Amino acid sequence: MVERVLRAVEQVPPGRVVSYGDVAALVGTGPRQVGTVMRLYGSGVAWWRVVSSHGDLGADLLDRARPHWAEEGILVRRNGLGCRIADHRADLAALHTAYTAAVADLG
DNA sequence: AAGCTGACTCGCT
DNA sequence: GAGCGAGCCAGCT
Repeated sequence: MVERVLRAVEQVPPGRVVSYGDVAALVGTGPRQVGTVMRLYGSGVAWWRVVSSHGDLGADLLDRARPHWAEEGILVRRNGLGCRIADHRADLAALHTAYTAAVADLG
């Protein structure tokens, strides 16, 4: 499960984001499980590309994500509480293809 | 093994 | 847009 989630997140290209629900649907689990994996093992991947379905994050994470977003050209919402997920959401079909290949490589 | 927790989401008000 | 309740299920105690 952990491996699956991490692989999925690794397929999100720079400058793009996905929601926890997107990753959950991709790997076949629930949104909260994605959150759990990210909390415990997310430090090794581009965790700032995974946001809530509204594009926001908790206050702590937000501060740490902002520099990355700025670097990748991900725009922040007017209220400053998250990114514009509607403008930056990764292509889910392409993501599925890349993910499938990545987990096949898993063994 | 049983219970609790939580980087979430959806529907309703 | 904000607040509330229910559903979700892997991981930790």
